[in-house]
Amino acid sequence: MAGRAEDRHRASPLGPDRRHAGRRRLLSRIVQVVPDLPTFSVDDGFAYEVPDSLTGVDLGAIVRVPLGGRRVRGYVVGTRRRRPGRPLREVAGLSADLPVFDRPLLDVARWASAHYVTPLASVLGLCTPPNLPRRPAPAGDLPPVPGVEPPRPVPDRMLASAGTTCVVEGEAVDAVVAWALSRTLTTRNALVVVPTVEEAVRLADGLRGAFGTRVLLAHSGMDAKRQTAVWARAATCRGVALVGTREVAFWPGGDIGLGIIVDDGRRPLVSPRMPTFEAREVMRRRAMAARFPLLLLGAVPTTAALGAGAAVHRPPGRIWPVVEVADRGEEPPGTGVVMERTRAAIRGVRRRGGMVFVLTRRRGYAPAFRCVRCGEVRRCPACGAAVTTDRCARCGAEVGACPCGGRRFEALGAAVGRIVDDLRRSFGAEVAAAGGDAPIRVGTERDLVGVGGVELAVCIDTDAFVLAPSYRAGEDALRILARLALAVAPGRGRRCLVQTAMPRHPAVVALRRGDPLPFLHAELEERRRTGMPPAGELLAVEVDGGDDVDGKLRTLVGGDGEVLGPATVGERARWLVRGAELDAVRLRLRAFVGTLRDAGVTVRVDVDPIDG
DNA sequence: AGCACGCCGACT
DNA sequence: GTCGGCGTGCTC
Repeated sequence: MAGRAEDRHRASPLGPDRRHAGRRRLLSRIVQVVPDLPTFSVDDGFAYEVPDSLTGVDLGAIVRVPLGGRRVRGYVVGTRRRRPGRPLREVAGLSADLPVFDRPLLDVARWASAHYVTPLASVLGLCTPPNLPRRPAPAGDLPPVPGVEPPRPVPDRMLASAGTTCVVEGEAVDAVVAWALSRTLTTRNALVVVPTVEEAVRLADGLRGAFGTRVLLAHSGMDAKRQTAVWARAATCRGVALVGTREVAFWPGGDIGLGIIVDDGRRPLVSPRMPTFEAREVMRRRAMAARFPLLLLGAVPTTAALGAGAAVHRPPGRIWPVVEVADRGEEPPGTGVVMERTRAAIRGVRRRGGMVFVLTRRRGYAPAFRCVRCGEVRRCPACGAAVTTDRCARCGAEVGACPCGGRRFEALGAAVGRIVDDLRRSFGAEVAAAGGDAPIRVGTERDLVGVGGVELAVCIDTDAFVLAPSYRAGEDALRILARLALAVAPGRGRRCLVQTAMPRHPAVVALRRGDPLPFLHAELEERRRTGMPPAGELLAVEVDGGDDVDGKLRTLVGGDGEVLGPATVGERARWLVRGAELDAVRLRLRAFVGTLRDAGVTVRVDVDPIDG
């Protein structure tokens, strides 16, 4: 970043006021403003003069400025003084009482803007609450900060200096958070990012027992007014912890002395729509820029964090309870999706009146069907998509008999519906899809949040997770299955059982051992060999039109990476770009994406896509 | 994003 | 000969 005038002021021992006291009248105050428009072309911002009557127009302020014959909202990204010269237009007004970012957060926003190929204004919008922030009424007295012991010995150095630590922790996540807050809130604030609303609410409620009104909760389910009030409280109070879902990763949050991400690696920590960002990466940059320690909690750390050089704290012993591996090879082929051994386990638990959760990868009935006569997967005759009913889910076409004439189809793989049907044959009305209140519930990863304290947890098709079409399938599978194991209440007779045809697969071996680290290190080695993240970088570009995008994209990437595609995803074309380091590609992509959007094309750039 | 300025078709 | 269509391009 270029040395700006205001930085030199700050460095001056006299300070800006003394330094300019004598020529104040001669110098006008100028601010650089980025209009709140979602386009790359205003990223550098425009200079405006601040009228003497306006106060509070400082870094991070939201202002109204004249632009191209109208007034727009904008963000102050720099301030300076200058001699009168070419007349500038004036800032029309101050829109908010509070600044929405400071210098370190602006630096992180600039990084995110480049990294996620997103206009700067869109990123600055993420620092801003849904409504314009007003200075809150003075807070009442905060309760004293209690001393909280860690669940087991934890090295103090994790909180002593700026830096990222992966805390490999299964069941005592909340206790680690409470301990870290007790060390921080006496002087500074903490920002705690949690995957889902439900977990944020649960964690905040638990922490309030010890920290009372020092715990602030914000999530996307709250109305705009309350989110804004919490945003303002966190920005202005000292000694508070802000617990929230991924969007709080960009909130200023006051004087932050600690960052925490709960269950790093879970999908909801990456925003699905533009601007896409990863809560962990944003928090890592913030921790470096503002020099605070960052803890990444979870039973299975991410290769992304390990590859970025995060420290690791691993308590002794197993990270999750014992997992039984049911080898499909033990039972004759032709056994249904639910093995006899699994059925027996469910029967045993039900005899004692226990609760069972059955995990599978997909909703619906089955991922695909196959013609009983010829063995071919059933496809839509119009668009070629695999179909699971008589109407194509992608294009709506009627799907009749198999091209070979066959009219009977069998399910391939197992989604929720098929497993419910299958288990009902043995257990009748005791079985339901997750959400129902039956004692045997069948659900997906999404339903795992609500599962806790079951007597038996089952994974029907471990291989579907392990072999998912993503370079991260192994670590993601281990993360999900460790969560499944942690959903089992501790105690005799409680168990987690996973069905697999690959009992020797490294992810399954790690699952059985209760230790993710050897697996993750082998995984990192493999990524180095294949050039996949975190050893290399991956970008997806998705487009719904445009002229010779393929050729232009290949020219643009040049020797900096390899272009795969295009694949057709619905109405869109999608490319993958892979390279050791894609910053230069991102920069060129910015201009290209801008041109395409100006031409009315919808463009999505997905950094480190999940299906890569 | 909007609001200009632009260069082509139907009206007073 | 002017009013207005909305296709590119710029906005301190």
